[in-house]
Amino acid sequence: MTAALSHHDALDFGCPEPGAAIAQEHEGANVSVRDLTRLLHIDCPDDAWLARTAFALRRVHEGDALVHAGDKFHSLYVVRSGCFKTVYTDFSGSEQVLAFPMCGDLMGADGIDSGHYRSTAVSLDTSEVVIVPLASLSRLVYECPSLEALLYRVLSRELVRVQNMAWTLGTLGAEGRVAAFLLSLSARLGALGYSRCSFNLRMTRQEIGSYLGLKLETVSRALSALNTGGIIQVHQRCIDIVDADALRGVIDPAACAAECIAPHPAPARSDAADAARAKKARPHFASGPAWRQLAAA
Amino acid sequence: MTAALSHHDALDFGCPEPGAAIAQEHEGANVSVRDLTRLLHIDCPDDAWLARTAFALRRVHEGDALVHAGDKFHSLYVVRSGCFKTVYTDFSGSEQVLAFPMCGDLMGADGIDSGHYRSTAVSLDTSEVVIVPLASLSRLVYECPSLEALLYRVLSRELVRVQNMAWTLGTLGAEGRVAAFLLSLSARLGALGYSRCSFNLRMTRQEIGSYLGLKLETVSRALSALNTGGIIQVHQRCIDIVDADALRGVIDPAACAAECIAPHPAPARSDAADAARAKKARPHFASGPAWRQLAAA
DNA sequence: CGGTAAGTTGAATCTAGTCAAGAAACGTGG
DNA sequence: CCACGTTTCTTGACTAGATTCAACTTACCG
Repeated sequence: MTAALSHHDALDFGCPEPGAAIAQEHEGANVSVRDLTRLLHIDCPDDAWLARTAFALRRVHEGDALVHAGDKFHSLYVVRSGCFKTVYTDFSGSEQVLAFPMCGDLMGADGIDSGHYRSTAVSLDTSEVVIVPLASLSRLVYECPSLEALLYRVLSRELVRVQNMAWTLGTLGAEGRVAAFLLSLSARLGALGYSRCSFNLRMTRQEIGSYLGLKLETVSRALSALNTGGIIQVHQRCIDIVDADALRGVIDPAACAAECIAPHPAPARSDAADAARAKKARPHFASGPAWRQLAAA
Repeated sequence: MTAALSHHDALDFGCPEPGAAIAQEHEGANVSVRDLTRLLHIDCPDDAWLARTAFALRRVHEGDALVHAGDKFHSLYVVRSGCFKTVYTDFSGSEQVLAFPMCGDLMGADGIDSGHYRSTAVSLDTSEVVIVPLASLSRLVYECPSLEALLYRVLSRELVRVQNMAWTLGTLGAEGRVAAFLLSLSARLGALGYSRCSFNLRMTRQEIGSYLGLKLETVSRALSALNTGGIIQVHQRCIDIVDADALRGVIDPAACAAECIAPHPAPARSDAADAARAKKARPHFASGPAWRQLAAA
């Protein structure tokens, strides 16, 4: 069902493990805790509870909303197949896409604190999500304490993702943002077992622009520029990354964001930070001597 | 100690409850679970464990770093007094301020998933933080399950904050960003019991600019413009908000971000979203009929 | 085959960045 | 207490980059 939709099988997003031994046809099919931890790429040491089937699935068709901003919060959702956009709509009508959750990504966490979802999640595809009611999860954690870290880690991961987004929006120009977007998508698809260098987009230029704080024309121009530069090849929504290193170079001259973008970057501490660790007088800003040379490299 | 630093006592950030019955002089003084929940503005129904003293304090002097990006993660930190900046340093040298945590705010959550802090936290002030080792918290949650939601909620809150930041960076121009920044600061200080309309900044123009994705000159110009417009009064780092509604108006013509910025906005679902709930064909974008009229109001 | 949505491209405008100079505040030591 | 250097802030003129408006092309879906 999920598999045979498009003429470009290899390029489509979808579920990474076709034969995952879970019924996926009918709404309400159940997902075990083990499936959930696998989906989230978080391993739990305690095997005892993992086989327990606990969570329901829900299918969402293209264009349908999974949750609406303002709805009362009760469940988290983990994407099992397909692709979403989460949209923040301030009530004067302007919208911004906050994320494009894909397989393994969490949705709905912004509703935990206030008790109401803050963004609307719309499917860009026929998608399936695992429904994780927070109450069920709490009960489960009570029974199996080694699962406690699960939600902490997933929330932390989400936080890092949004922080990276803030960095992208605050630091990069149009081409850099688009390059970062493509690299991020490439890495995520790669992690799911798809091609890192050839994929097609599920979202419009306008949605990309909204996500990146740009207008659709600017996105189009940036893609065209990268195309002309021989770094990528663009045919409508079909993207081929010809030179990934050059793409990284667009983000910042030399070095940089290789791991700012990837899901699980290296923990390396920068030498620059070490150099600037002279205390007092707030040396953490206005340093600016070291990177102009690096930029030339 | 903490109180008598400046000539402008009423305007300074600091601890909101002067006589909180906790030793605050010496490093290592302990903080009870109840204190922590109060600090975070999260109430726990289960009173039994709340009096238990569990967490240590740490004092950080101005300019000193609490944690460095790349350091191994073990503890979360909750600001008890003072003000920090959290800085993301990509190793080509360029930095971005991700947040200005103040009393009651969480730091370090970006390290939970990867096991390493992702940003450096530098004190802008002589500050005190509550040290919350994640292991201790887990143990505590095991003993008192009603505390489980505590970290979930705090993490969710942090997520919402960063999402709002992403919205600000992606949507607003320079003046709007500065206005949003001032309103946010005003609301946070107000919630701590300080004046909402008169305060002085703990950070430089460059730090504000880095936070807002602007250059320091642009921040200065935006402040000057708001000053000239009679909306605020600026004298160096001393800010007086003359017309808060006008400030909100700067963010978006009419309505809007009053509660996009405030810590705990109303859960109201927008009428526009209701109107656009016609399914299929992804009506969630390019709607654009309703808000031009609203903008005139 | 035609209508609509999506994408591309160009020219003009406007916003924020850059470069640079100067003013105000702060800290230090004489 | 004042002179000094340093940092921070302000302001101006110019430039680069993104938005806007518009025309046009291309895909997509009955």
